[in-house]
Amino acid sequence: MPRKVNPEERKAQYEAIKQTARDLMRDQGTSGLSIRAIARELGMTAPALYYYFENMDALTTALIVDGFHGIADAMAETQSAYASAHPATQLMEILKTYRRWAITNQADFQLLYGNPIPGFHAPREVTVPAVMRGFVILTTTIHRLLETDDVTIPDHMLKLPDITHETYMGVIANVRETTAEQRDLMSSVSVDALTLTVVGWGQMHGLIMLELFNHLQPVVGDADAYYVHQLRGMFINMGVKPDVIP
Amino acid sequence: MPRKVNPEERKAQYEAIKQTARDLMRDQGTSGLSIRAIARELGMTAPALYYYFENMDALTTALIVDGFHGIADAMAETQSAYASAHPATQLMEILKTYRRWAITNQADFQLLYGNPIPGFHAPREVTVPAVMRGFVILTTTIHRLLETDDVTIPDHMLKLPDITHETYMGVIANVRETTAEQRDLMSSVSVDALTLTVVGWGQMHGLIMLELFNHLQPVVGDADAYYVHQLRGMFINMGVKPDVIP
DNA sequence: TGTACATCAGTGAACGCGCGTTCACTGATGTAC
DNA sequence: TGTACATCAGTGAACGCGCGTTCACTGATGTAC
Repeated sequence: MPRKVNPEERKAQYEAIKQTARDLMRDQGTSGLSIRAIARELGMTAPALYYYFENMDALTTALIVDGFHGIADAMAETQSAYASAHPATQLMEILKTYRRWAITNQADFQLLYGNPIPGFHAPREVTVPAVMRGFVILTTTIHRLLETDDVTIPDHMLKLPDITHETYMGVIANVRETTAEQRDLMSSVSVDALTLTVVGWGQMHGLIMLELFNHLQPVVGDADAYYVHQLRGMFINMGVKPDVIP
Repeated sequence: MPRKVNPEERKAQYEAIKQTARDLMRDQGTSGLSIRAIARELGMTAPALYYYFENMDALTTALIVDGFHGIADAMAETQSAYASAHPATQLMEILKTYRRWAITNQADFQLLYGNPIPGFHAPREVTVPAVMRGFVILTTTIHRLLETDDVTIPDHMLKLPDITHETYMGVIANVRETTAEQRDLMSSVSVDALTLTVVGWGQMHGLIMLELFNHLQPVVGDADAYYVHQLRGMFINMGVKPDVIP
């Protein structure tokens, strides 16, 4: 008796809604997102969208999860494209991909990492595994890099006074919410790799946020070149031998 | 014939409006700001605020300018409090003050450096001089530090490939919009000091933004200690002699 | 093979909300004469 | 010293707007018999 519906068309419409939402964010900022605006853009009426998303929050959550997976996909692609390169090269390319994704998908990146939307928190059980995918990619690549003989980490990089252990535990606590696969990967990795991931990610991500909100450009001519320069400087400061730094 | 009005009461009400706006931002986020909400909070009607601010944009601009001056005031205070200390100590304390202001005045900091408000741009002629005040404080302190014999800047910190000159010009272009006093200060300062200001500010500011948007805490136990650790690491990487680093 | 019917995807009207801004107004107050 | 009056600070009603969400509905469509 139940009618068999075409799941492809339904899926296509579902994706079209999200894509229109992304387009709107690009033009109007993340606060320009609204069910009515999306419907208008699609030539539909607003209530129709409720057939695809329970409410506004569900749509936002879907966009956020998509975003985290989008970054992770891009990073994973770069990781395998440079699988046979020196880990230093591989790591640098992955970090360049991270920035490229952020610049290309500015609005999504703002949604993920910009001002929190008041009264809205994406459910952790669905976002954390997505976030951790990118984190795991970085950590395992750094782990590979440390297994070469081309790195001598200076003491001051590792001795995070009073917080080494907490850092580690904090990450582990997050990993516990991720997939078993990710958990395995992370538990086989050294504390040093974990520490460098946090430090490295923090520095580069911070730089990207500045660029995205246009606070870097007035003070730096070419943000592209500046990013690469800072990336290279970070490698040197982390004790990577200069001749393996691309 | 014109009635002489009490300018103090008027000023007090003007400040009360801005303070209520700040309180609202703290509770509701920057997007919770609205003329009607402020008026409600003050027990007035919305149109009354138009006696003090031409419109919403004028109020936002006033809050932004206040914010930049607030940071600069705090930094200047620390600068003079540590005027007789070693420049390395002074610089570190100023950067700690920068972060403390950001944490204490989260909402204001978000307004200054967070997601741009769609359709609103604060007029540059009024914001740039306010921003530059903080920048000048950092640069002159770094200049003092470089005049000691306690710093040997590694080459890779300075050789910003392809962009050294542009960086310098970019900053100068901004300075041109500032006061004559600031311009004098900046022109007497070395390119090295300028470069280290940009690099140092970028690293620390980036870290603060991550903390403010709650992306650092899941991965770092104690954000306070982490900031100081990164600060110290940056000093070492910039070639400051370890024994003058506090 | 024909038909009754459940389901699906979407419409259109309506709800109550908060917003920025305008406008005509009012009562208090200080000043000019 | 008394009074007319300009100004000031603020009120209250109203405007049009876009928003999320609900609800009763409709026409198309595929399936069961």
